[in-house]
Amino acid sequence: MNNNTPSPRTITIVDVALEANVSKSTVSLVLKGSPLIRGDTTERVRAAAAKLGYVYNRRAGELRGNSSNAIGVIINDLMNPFFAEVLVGIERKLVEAGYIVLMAHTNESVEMQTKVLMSMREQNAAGIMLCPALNTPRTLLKTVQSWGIPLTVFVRNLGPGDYDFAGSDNELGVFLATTHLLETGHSRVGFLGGQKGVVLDQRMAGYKAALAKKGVTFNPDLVVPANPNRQGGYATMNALLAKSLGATAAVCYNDIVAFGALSALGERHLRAGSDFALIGFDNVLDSEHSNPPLTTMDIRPSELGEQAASVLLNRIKNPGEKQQLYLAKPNLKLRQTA
Amino acid sequence: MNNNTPSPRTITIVDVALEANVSKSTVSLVLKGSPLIRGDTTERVRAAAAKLGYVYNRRAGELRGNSSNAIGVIINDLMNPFFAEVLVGIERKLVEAGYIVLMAHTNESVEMQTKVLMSMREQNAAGIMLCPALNTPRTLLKTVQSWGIPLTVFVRNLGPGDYDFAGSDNELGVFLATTHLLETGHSRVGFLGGQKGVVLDQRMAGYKAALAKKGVTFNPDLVVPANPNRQGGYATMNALLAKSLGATAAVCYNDIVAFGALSALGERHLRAGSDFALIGFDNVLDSEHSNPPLTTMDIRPSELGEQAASVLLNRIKNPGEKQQLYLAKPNLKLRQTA
DNA sequence: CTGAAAGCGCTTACAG
DNA sequence: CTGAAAGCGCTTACAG
Repeated sequence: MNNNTPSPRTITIVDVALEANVSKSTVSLVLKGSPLIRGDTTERVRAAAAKLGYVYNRRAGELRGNSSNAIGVIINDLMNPFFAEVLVGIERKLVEAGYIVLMAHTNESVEMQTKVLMSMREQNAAGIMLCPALNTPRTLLKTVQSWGIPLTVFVRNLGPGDYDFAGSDNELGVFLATTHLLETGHSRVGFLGGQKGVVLDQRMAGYKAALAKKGVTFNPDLVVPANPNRQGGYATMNALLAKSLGATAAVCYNDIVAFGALSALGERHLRAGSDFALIGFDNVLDSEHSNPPLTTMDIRPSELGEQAASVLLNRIKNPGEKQQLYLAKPNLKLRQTA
Repeated sequence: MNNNTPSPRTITIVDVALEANVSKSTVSLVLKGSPLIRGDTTERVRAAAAKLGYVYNRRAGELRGNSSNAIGVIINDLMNPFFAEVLVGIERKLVEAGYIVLMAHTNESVEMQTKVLMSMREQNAAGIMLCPALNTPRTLLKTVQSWGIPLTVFVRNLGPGDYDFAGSDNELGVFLATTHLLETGHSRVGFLGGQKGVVLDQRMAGYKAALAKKGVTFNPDLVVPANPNRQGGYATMNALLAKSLGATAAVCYNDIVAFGALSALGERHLRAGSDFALIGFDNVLDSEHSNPPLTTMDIRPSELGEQAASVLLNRIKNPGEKQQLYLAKPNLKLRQTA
């Protein structure tokens, strides 16, 4: 005695046609809002459909030739609020454009990624948005492209090549952050968190470039890698402090690493900002009310998501258009930690 | 010169049948792993499919009678890490069971919710998981049930009725939290954040029950409502302190409210734990490394998601089974703020 | 402006 | 164990 009051038989356009006294082609036409049909006929058909409780059968439509309205979105790490915010932006834009999202979470597993990709292909997705799992082979790009499904890669690129991409200028962002720290009197600036991947390479490049530009020599001991999460950030700050290198500031791989670092600092009764300068990356919502509020590089995560979705939407409309690139320019968001 | 190298013609089971020298029924049978087909035939068909690059057309299959493998999941507030964690749990379980998730984010909009629900119906979703937007009319339940689509409601219930639900024991959780504060020497315990909805009602009930049991009279001035986010938590703590009521502790509507409160405390150079006791609700990942680490009521968010998904999966398998209920028992997770 | 017909790619009885 | 046939609900030319 639950759910399921299955309708005796499913209502189709022929039922509606019968009720409205027209042919089923006519029903199909009014359903898609064709201007070929006279106003009163349209009315009659709509009324009949409503009366019978007709529900459009999208699979049948797609089978006959209509394109799908589902778009696949592949995320790796929804536990990171940055990706949650990006996803919200993507979803908003896509739904606004009349699509529905097929969401998958890979947890950095390349096999899982392959699996969901194939599943989305079977579903006949109208497009795919992919944030590639770490260690994704570049060949994946050609594979998906060969399927003929419009693709846009976001956040992590897959190396050089002819594909649409939306992300942020990581090198510039960390360059700016590091420079700010150097210019506000810190000479020993660490780099905390991150383990591998393009994004880390880009951010490290920005760190080194800023150092070089200010004439301070790069000290590998000041960079301490860790998984890009809170735990990693916590460990990383403790490790840096334990080295007694005289570091007074650090830029973090991303905001959640910074949050972990904040926690480690607090444990030692050190206050970020006055006792140790810290800059994050992303400007997730949480950073506005962390303790203390985090200075970070703002790349407007949900806007990034919307832009990435726009890129895909545009590709779907104009398959032949040239490569599209969106790179969010990071802005230093000064709060209390630096 | 991008994407799209559309295959000249799409490969169907008849192509595979031709290649393998069998009929298309046979191909269909091996595809679904029917034991009716001999081993060598199966091999031959599989090889032919692989050779031709055949892709199963799920819509066609569904049209002919197979059930859909897409399940709709409706979330309201992905910006709250609690929901992100729940979603991850749901997704994991569903994918594991061979489904794919149609995800929608309503942002607490009842209209948006209706829209995506109808969209999921058109998509022929095999089931729907709904965390209802605030102010969702109870009638929605009957509507969805009349569609004959298995439904499970999660986190926020829709009042009494015969429907599957997965959530947490909110009253018990806050009862436990409040009691702990009362028993550790605090007599003026506030309740921070939350604006409306069943969940708030339940949590407030727990707060009042704990007070009553300890014989302390309820003081409405000690409860300060606010949107259930970091901003709200921040405002809420400032407001409570401004009232100078002598409050020395508070239980928060949820973890992110507590994070905001932590930020407000930090700003006044007060340390949660020693200077003011605070307990959150949810035990989101972030709470382990907040500054300081948050004492909270653990309801294991991602497990809650998995359980909710299991409920739906079970309903799909056994449409006639009686109502299923899952209520996570909250456990006090002692860290440093209380 | 509207109707009759074919067909999208699959699965399901039904024969053999 | 395998083949021939019908049909799922729709859309798209094609006539009228």
